[in-house]
Amino acid sequence: MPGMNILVELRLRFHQTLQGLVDDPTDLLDLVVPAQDPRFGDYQANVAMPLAKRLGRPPREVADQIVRNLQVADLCGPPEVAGPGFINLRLRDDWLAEQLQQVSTDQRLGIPAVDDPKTFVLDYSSPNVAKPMHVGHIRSTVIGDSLCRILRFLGHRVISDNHLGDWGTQFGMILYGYKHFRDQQQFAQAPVQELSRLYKLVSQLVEYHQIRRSLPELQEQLAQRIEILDQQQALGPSADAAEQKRAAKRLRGLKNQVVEMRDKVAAAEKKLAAVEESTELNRLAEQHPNIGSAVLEETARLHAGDPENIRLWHAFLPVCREEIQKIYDRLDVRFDYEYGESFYQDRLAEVVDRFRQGGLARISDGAVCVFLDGFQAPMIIQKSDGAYLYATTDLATIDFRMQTFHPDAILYVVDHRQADHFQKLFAAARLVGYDRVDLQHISFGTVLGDDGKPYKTRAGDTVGLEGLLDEAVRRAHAVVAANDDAKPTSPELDDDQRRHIADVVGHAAIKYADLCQNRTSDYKFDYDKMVALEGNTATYMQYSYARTQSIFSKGQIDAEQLRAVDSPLCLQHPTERALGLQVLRLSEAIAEAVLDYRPNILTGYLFDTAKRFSEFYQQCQVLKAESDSLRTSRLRLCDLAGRAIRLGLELLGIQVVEKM
RNA sequence: GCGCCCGUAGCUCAACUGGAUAGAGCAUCGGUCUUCGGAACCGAGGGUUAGGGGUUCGAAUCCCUUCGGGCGUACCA
Repeated sequence: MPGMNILVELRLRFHQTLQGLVDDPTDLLDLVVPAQDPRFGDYQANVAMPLAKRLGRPPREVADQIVRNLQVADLCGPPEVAGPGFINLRLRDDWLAEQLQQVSTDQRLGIPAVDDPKTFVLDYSSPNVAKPMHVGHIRSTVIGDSLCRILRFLGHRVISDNHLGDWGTQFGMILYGYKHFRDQQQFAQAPVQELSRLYKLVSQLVEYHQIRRSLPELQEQLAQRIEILDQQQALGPSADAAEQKRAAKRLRGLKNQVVEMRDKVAAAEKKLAAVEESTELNRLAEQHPNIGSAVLEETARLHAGDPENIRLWHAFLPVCREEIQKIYDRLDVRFDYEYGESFYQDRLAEVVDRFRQGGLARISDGAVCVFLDGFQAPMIIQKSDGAYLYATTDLATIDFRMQTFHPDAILYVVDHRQADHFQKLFAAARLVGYDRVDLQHISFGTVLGDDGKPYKTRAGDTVGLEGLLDEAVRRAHAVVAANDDAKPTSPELDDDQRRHIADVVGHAAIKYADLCQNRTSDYKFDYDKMVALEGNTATYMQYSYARTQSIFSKGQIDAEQLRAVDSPLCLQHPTERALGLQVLRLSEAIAEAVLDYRPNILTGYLFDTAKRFSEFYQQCQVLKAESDSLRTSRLRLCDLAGRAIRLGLELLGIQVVEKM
C-alpha cells in the first residue's frame, strides 16, 4: 500500500493495546493527536489520564502499562511517558524515509481513498438569477466548491446542485421593468446590462414607495421612544440598589433603540431623497404608485402560467444565466445539476398535501403551518393567499434529491442567518420520514468591510462580484509586474505571461482569503492583505510552489525520472525531516478538514508546508549538495513538497503557475 | 421579549472539539546575506483568552452570571 494516514495507523495500534484495558476504547482514540510541541515528539497520546480515572489507578502507572504493550516499534522510537501521563511518540527516521520513497511514485501522494464511500448532495452558490451576484455569494460558492473537490478526492460520490433562485419576486421585478421601462435598443444590444438596469430601477422604485408609506410610522415610533426615554431620565434615582441597576439597564437599552431608529430613519430619508432629487426618477415614481403590488402580481401571473410572462421568463433566464456563468468560469466552478426553484413548482402542492394528510400541518391564521417541537414560530408551507414559500420548495427539493440520488448526506452551504430556517426544514423533513439522511447546514459568517459592517460600497450598495474579481486581478498584476521588474538580472516575463499570472494569482487571492478563515466567523475583506506576498495567502503558497519548480528548470531535471529512483530519502538535517513528515501529513489535514467541513484546516496545512519548505531551502543546498545521492534526495523532497502544495491548492480550487 | 452566534497580542485571525509554557501573519524593534528565486530566513517585545463564579488531574474550549457586540425571530429568500 503506498502511503497511509499516520494518525489513523497510530490509533489502530492504540486500539489494539487499549482493548486489553477497557471494553470499548473507541472514544479514547480521539486523544491520540499530533504533538502540540516538537519537544514532545511527533504524536502524543493523552489516553492515560481519563483511563486512569475509569480504572481507579494512578495515570502514570496506566501510561507505563500502555507503553509496555504498545506495538509501534516498526514506525516509532521507544514511547516516552511525560508529565501526568502523556505518552509521546517520535517516528523513526528510516521509517519516514521509506514512506516518502513509496509516496513519491504515487499520483495521490499516498493519500488513501475512504473505505466506505458515501453519496453527498452539495447545495451551494445558489444565486438569484435576476440579480447581479455580489460579495455575499462568494463564500458559499468557494467553500462549496472546495468541499466538493475534497470529498470527491476522498472517493465519495458527490452531486453538486446549484439551487438557483429563478422563480421569485426578482423576476416579477424585471418582468414589470421590461414591460414599462425597457430601452428596446439597449435590450437588443446588451440584454444583460439592460435587465440588470431594469432590476435595479424597479427595486429602487418599489423601495421608495414602501419607505414613503412606512416612514411616518417609523418617525412616530422614534418620537415615542424619545419621549419614553425622557420620562425615564426624569425619574429620580431609586433608593433600592437593585432597582437602580435595572433602571440603568433599561435606560441604556432605550438609548440604543433611539440611536438605531434614528439611523433607520436617516437611511430611509436618504433613499427618498435619491429618488426625489432626480426629476426622471421622481416622475417614474409618481407614474407608478402601485409598483410594489404590481410586481407581486407579475410574479403571481408567472407562477399561474400566464403565457406572456412564461415566454418572457424563458427569454430572460438564459440571459441572466450567462451573466452568472461568466463568474463561474472565472472562478473555475462547475455544477452537476442546476435544478432551480422553478423546477419544483409543480411538486409543491403534493408536499403540502402530504403534510396535511399526515396530520403534520394545520391551518393557522389562514396559512398552512407545520408546528415543530422546540420552535416558537411554525414553519409556514403555504401562505393564506395560497402561494408557496421557500420552505415548501426546500421540502420538495429534499423529496426530489432523496428519490433521485439516494444520498447519505445533503449539505447546504448557506450563510448563518438562515440557521433557523434550516433547523426547521430538517425537523420537518424528519417528520415525513427522512430521518436517516444526514442533513447539514454548513453555515458561514458575513463578509465585512473595513468598518466591521457588511461589505458595501461607499454609496451603500452591495459590491458586485465581477468588479471585485477585476480589482483583485488588477492588483495582482501590479504586484507581479513590480516584482518581475525588480529581478536582479532582468525581467523574465512577457506581457502575456504577466497577464496570465495576474489572472491566476488574483482569483486565487480572493478564494484563499475566504477559505483560510474559519468558516463560522465573519471576516474583513481587505484587498491589500489578500494579494500580499507574505503571510497566510494564496500568493505565498503559489510562490513556494514556483520556487520548487524553478529548481528543476534551473537544474534541468526531469522530475518523472527522479520519482522512480529506488532508494529511501535522506532525512538527516532537521529541516529535511520536518519537511518530509509534513508532506506525509497531507492525508491527515484532508481528513480533518472534511470532519467538520472546514477548508481552513487545509489552508493551515499548506501554510505550514510552505514554511517548512522555506526553512529547508534556506538551510540545505539542493543543486549544490555535497554528494550526488544527497542532491537526488533533496530534489525528491522538493518535488514532494511542490506536489503537496499543488494538490492541496487544487482541492481548494486554486491553480498554480510555474513562474511568477 | 425570546432564540442562536461571538468577545483571544496594537490590527487581522488560529488553536486538531477538554491537554503540557494560548499560537501565526501583519505592524514595531533587532539580526542573517559575495541571493541554488530576499516575494526568504532567524530572533525580541507584546496576553489576567471581556469580567466574576463553578465543574476536574487539566478550561480560551463545558456550566452559571455580568458586561459588550452581531444575527434571527408567522405567511421575503
